[in-house]
Amino acid sequence: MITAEQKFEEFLKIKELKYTSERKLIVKTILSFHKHFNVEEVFEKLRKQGNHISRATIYRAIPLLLKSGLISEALRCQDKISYENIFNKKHHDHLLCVKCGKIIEFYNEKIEKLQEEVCRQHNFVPIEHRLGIKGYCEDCYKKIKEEKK
Amino acid sequence: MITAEQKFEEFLKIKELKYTSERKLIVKTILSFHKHFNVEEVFEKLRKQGNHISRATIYRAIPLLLKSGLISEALRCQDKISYENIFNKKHHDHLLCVKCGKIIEFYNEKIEKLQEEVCRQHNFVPIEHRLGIKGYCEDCYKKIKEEKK
DNA sequence: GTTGTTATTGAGAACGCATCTCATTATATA
DNA sequence: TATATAATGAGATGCGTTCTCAATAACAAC
Repeated sequence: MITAEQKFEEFLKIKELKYTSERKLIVKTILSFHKHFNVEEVFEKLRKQGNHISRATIYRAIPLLLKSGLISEALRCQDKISYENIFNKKHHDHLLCVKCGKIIEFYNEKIEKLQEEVCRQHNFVPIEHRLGIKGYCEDCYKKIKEEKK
Repeated sequence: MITAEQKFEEFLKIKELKYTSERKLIVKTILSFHKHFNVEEVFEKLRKQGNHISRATIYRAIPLLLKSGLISEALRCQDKISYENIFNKKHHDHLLCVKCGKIIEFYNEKIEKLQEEVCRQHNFVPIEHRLGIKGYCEDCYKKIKEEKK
């Protein structure tokens, strides 16, 4: 079983790029996020661990991590791009609560199949898709109903 | 039959906001776009018509146009937020060709229904959703296959 | 291990989209 | 017509992201 680190190292080797100590730390940190994260959060987490890595270096690592398949762009929350660790994880889509920011992940086989069908109908060859539903989570919807009383 | 202008005027009235000459021009310009547009394009089109309206005014009109249901946020192309005129138009989703940038619109009733079902399962109250599939359109895929030969 | 080539790094400047400030002006209502 | 208040324009500001460039580190060849 190949690890995420190995996958990234392999990717860099093929591209004739270097597996630097900074990149090792960035990968390690990104893997430590179980949910979504953005660049600032990676920067902060590294800093708290005593590893000061420049924001520029993190920003420069992002496209490599995307291309290597370790992470994917998830959602744009408050104008920040948010990513998620997708190594060895099943694809899923998102419900995003516009009030509290909570993200609920879901996977629906039927929706996936129907998307493939739509692509076939348009002779379109899909690479990736993103389905995001914005709305109110259970708790926030209750609160809104209370406020209106 | 209510027009887009009337709908916007009504919306502003309810909110006790003013239907200024600038807002009239902005609505008119936005309706003249048949495809997607961004703030800069609205600004430029107005300028070319001899109407100099401040970018700030256009930016300030956007949330009102969104809330009134005249436009919706579409896709993010090259970091600019892109909008589309949705007045009296049926909701649809997008296939985006990553090579030529072509956008194919589609609507699939079954996918819509399944999304509603997913929301119910999570006690989630949807406001809006966005489904974007990135890939290669028919022409571009043919070109890629040719290049590989 | 040493050397040479080349990618990478850090710090801050620069960039660009979007938002805010504030004095001036326009709108709607009485 | 008067009055209250929202809206406007121009430019400053904010903020996430990218760029610059000199110094450094990684890797391959020897």
